[in-house]
Order: sequence, then structure tokens, then C-alpha cells
Amino acid sequence: MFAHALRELDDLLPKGLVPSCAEVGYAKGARLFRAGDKPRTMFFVASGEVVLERPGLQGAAVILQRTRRGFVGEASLKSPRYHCDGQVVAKSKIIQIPIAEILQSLDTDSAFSSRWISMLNKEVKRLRLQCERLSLPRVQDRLFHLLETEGTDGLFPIETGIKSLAAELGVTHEALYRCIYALEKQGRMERTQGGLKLCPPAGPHTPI
Amino acid sequence: MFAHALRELDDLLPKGLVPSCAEVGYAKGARLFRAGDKPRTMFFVASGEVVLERPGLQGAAVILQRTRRGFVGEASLKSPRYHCDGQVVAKSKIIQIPIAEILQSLDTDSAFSSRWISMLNKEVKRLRLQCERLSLPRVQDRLFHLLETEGTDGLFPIETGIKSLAAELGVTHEALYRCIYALEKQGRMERTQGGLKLCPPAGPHTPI
DNA sequence: CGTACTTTTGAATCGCATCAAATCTGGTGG
DNA sequence: CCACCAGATTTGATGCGATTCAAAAGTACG
Repeated sequence: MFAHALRELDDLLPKGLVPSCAEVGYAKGARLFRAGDKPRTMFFVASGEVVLERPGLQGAAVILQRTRRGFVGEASLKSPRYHCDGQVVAKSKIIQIPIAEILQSLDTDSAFSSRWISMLNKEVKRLRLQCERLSLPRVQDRLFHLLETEGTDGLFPIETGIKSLAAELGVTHEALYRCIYALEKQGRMERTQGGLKLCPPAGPHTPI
Repeated sequence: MFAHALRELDDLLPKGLVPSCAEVGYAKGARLFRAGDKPRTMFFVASGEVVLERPGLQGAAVILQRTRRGFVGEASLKSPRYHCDGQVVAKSKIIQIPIAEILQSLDTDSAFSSRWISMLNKEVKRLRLQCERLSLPRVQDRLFHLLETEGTDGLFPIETGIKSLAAELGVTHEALYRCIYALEKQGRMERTQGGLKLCPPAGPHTPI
């Protein structure tokens, strides 16, 4: 059994697989794996932050994925070796699940296989939303898009602080702060206890 | 059997399922489905462009996904109803596959199930890359990221024109054009016949 | 040969990144 | 309990780069 926050893992994995999992703490700067390594365990970031990166042709590192919560590189589930490095960039707690056992369960447990597909479906959906969001040129539009798609009734909880939210929106925290302030002043948004709330647009002729 | 471009569908689907598929042409403006409809067929965009959208709280439509090639809303595979509209925004050819048959095959054909998972894995990988790309603030960085991650040896084919590429990068076509021009002038990139090519950085001390 | 679309170029404006720094916060050890 | 430190939050000033609007030139297609 994992902590409350990890209910999703509990619900996803077959009961028999849970005992094989381990929750490991990592310090900032640790490395989960290197390019070339053979994938043996699947990593699920419970808290903290992990990036997958590899050196680019232009010298600078190219970031392939940045995860603050969720699986890292499920796509390597069936790869013989990693094509990138897995770096821990903030103090993290990470659940490790043996890949061999996952693969075997996927083959033999069709209910698990079905849940796994559902999980991937949800992930695909979420990522597409995020892509559309990041395509919006202005911070304000990205924020509205976030609240409208990920919030519940225009209410969106901020778990990990504005800075982290800004990173998710692909903007600087300064820009996000100023955007929120401006929207508050216009009465289009409210900062509530640990969250953001959308105010209904006061349409000139809102029908009853 | 589908056209050459659709080899991937041929390879993915079980043989028995292919005859149930239909390739349908759509005009710009057609609607594939509405929010509330029950999903009955899966859509695979062979050419053209489809968007999934729904009205946002702020009035304007919120785009959930924009597809020029690939599945539209696989994530609705197991949903009882659509939560958005599927609109054809450019003359398109779309393959339709009955959902019931897919679900049945997934349950009974574990090899197909495995291929389906691999397909989703690839999609997740691709989407994560795109998210990272869109998080980069400057057009130039997005372009480099694209060439380094999706290109082969720094060579990237432009199939559908600069305008479409610009949309994929989340920038205006004007900005993209100017960016390419500037990089060419600096000798860091070349426009080749129907594609872009990265020039190796002339490091001050490149070892032989 | 005209029409629709893409490509290309220009000019003006605006929003965000960037750099800097003050304030606030929680946590740590003296 | 207080002094201190690391990190997050907040505010300010500046410049760059992208959007936006406009329009010319090129191109595919019926």
C-alpha cells in the first residue's frame, strides 16, 4: 500500500505486484539511469522532480521530459536500452516497479492490461491538452485554458506553489504572478485558500 | 489494405479488423461527432486536419486536440460519450474503425493488445517531447529542439509547408519564416529540397 | 487565366523574459 | 527563543522577440 497520494498506483497495479515495489528517496542531483543502461525498473515520481535529457547536436542538453508526478519513461517499457539520462533535479520520492513483472502481468492479466491502456489513454489526453495550452501565446490564455480544462467548476488547487505552476504553464513565475494580479484586479479571477477560482464573465446580456 | 502512408495502421490492427474499416473523405467544415454522442467508431486522420473542441467558460472555444495525422480521441475508446465536438477544419481523408471490434480484439488478442500499448507509448513519448518543445520561449530554440529530436542526423523533412510547421511549433508563420532566414544567414541551418538541415556547430576547437 | 492559398517582406505594438532586489516564509541550530 | 539561512513570493525597470496587421510576390489548380 502506498501513501494516500498514490491511490492511483494501488488501483492500477495487480495486487500481486505491489509487494515488489519500493519507495526510494533521492537527493537533488542523483541519477536514476544513463543512456545505454538496460531498463529494469519503472519509475513513478511521487514527489519532487525528474528530467529525462540527452546531449543535443548543438552542445546544450535537450530535455525530453520533465515530470513532477507520474511515470517517467513508460515508453521505455519495451526498449532494450535507455536513449537518455534520468536525472533527479529536486529532492524526490520515487516508486520503483520491476519491469519484468509488469510485462508478465500485461501478458497474462487482461484486466490489468485494460487498466494500463486506460492509464495511457488518460495520459495521452492530458498531454494533448497541455500541448494546446502551451500553444497559446499569452500567459492569460494559458491560465484560462488550465482552469477550464483541469479545474472543477473553475476552481483549481495550487498544490506546489506558483513557481511550479509557472513551469507547468511554460512561463516565468514573474509573468504568472503579474498575470494573476491583473486578472484579480479586473475581477475575472480570485485567489482562494491554496487555489485559483474563475469568476463567471459578466456578460452584458446574460440570459436567465 | 490502406495506402502506403497507412502502413502503420496495417501493422497495428489485427488482420480480421481491416475489412471493417472504411476510408471516408470529408470536406472542410464537416463534423465527425458532437459532445454527448456515443463513440462508435475510432477516427484515424490520414490527411487533412481535425480539431476537438468544446465551448469554454469564457465564451471562446477551447481546443482540446488538433490532429493532422493519427488517431483522434483514442482516449475516448472506453468513454460512454464524447465530451467535445470533432470538427473537420480542412479537406480530409479519415479511416474509420468500429470501436466495438477494437475493444473485443484488445480483450482476446493479447498480441494486438501489446501492439496497441506500444502505439500509445510512442504517442506519449511524442507528446512529451512536444510539450518540452513548446515550453521553450524562443522560436529558434523550438526549431532546434524539433530538428534534434524528430530529425534524422539534423535533417528534417517539411511535408506540409512552413505554415503547418509553424502551427506545430506554436508560433506564427511569419515568426518562423524570419527565424529560418536568420539562422540561414548565420550559417547554422540550411533549407534543402523540401526540408531543413542543421549545420554542425563550428566549435572553436572541434577535434578531428 | 483567374482564383485561392502559400510564401515572403515590412512596420508598429505589446507581452514576456531577464536581471535586480526587497519582503516574506519555514526550518535549523546556537 | 532568537538569529540565521534557503527558498518562495512580490515588485520594479529594461529590452528583445513575437504577435499583429498589411500587403506584395509566388504558386498550384480548375
